[in-house]
Amino acid sequence: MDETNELIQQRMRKLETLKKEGINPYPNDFKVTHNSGDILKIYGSWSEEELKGLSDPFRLAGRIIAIRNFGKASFIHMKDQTGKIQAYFQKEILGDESFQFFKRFDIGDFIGLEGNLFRTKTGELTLQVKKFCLLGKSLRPLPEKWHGLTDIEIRYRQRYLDLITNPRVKEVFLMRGLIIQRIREFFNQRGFCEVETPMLHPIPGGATAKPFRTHHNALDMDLFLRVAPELYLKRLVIGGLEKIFEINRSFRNEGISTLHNPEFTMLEFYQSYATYLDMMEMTEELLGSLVKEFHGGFTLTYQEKRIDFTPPWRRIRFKDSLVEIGHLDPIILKDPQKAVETARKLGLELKKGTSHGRVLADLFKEWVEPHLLEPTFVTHYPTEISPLSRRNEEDPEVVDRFELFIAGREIANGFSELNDPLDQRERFLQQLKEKTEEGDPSLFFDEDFLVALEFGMPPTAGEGIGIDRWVMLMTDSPSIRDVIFFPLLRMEK
RNA sequence: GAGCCGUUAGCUCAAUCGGUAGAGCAACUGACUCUUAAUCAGUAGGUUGCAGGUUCGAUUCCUGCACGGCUCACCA
Repeated sequence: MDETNELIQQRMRKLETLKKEGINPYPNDFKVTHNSGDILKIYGSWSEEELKGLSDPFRLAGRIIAIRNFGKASFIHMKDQTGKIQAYFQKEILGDESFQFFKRFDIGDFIGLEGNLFRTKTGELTLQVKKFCLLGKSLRPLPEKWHGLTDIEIRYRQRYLDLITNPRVKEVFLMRGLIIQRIREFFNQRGFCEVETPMLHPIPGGATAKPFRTHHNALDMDLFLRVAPELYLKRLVIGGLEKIFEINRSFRNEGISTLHNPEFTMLEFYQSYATYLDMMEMTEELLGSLVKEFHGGFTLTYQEKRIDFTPPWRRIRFKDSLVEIGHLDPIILKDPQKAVETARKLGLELKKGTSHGRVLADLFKEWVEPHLLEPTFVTHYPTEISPLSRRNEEDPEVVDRFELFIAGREIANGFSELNDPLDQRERFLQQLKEKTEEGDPSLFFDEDFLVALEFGMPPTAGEGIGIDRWVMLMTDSPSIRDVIFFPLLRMEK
């Protein structure tokens, strides 16, 4: 916005005038006694007679979002965090000088009000203003009152304008906060301890995404923003913390899309002496209870699609899903060569290598994942694409792992943890080999973690849930940018 | 990184075939004591994202660039 803009200049002049008159345009001594949301909730149904019986004055503060002037009276709407309320200014009550002062207020200014409640002819609960003061002068015009702000770039870059203008946006973010609060309560009630582990990692691990690189000057040491907290949380499990969880940011240096932001929030939790089966049950309880609380039942609508969360949720083995849901020829499950042929025939590029497990994972991504609309646990993943999961007792080629899919996207990933240090070392080496063959230098060998594991880790199960994606589902948001206040954008010139 | 689409007043949007860039809200002046998208009368507000090109003339056609959106790629 141009500083020479006429509208801004006008308001700057108003500010100068206020200062010259000795009026502080930014005071901080107004004491608030009520907010609009509580007032409407408590007195919304009171009659005019009952309202007259109230003796205490109401002191509210907020931003003016609409002004309707008459010759000797004015209505405004004022907005605070809890909602908006109408206020009525009358020359007869306020006096000439005070009423003239009010007339100099602009839409966008913060105002403190004192008065009592009454009901207008149309029945709207309104504050009859007895006293008022300026609490903060606004120097820039707000977006238009009727159409609001729709320019998506301004909505992201100047989210405060989005929040002022579009009520739904505030609802979504307040709900996000509430969901995270409930998740904390869920784990606290079950005896889990919330922990915080480093975001600056000397060796990135726990996932193979490309990391952001940074540098510590005093130690002259390269560091990486974490791609996952997993390996540090497991160190805590080794240290004897049997039930822990962390809700925090991870960072992945990859593309941006409606499902991906370079920094995103993940919930990870670990429970010793539990298995991936226990994790699935706990997931049903956690997510199911959230749906129930916020949607009044076990169903919600996401992007016009009805999704039923009534437990138990469908469970299907990874390989079975390729045949039953992907309608692929069962021969690909036994014959790696046929799997490669099928993938190529279907137009997949197989950039990640042609090992059987990876090819099947590629086929899964393309032919199964988009069809998993109702909550579905896919289990028994191939061992070679699950380097941190415990092998299945009956079939060591698969692991005791699941991924939860809802609305055709991955929401959670959990497994019984691999606590055999020798097997873990082998898997890391195997992973390193694969990556080296592809010429990808982004993988590092975390010897320190293996040493920790060699001290002994109890049998444990763990899980990660993508909070942003879950909030998208809960708030019917089509893009991850709708649930992150400030999604990453390129810098403006 | 690729393809497609978009960018006009503070905001939301118009502008015919290439022919003087308009409206509503917001703002300013005036009228108005129950309005709520208040109403009425008037005024002002533009480097049409940026840089080139074609043309007598470009918001409009062409090229490049910037930013954004969607799709794809990337993301076990």
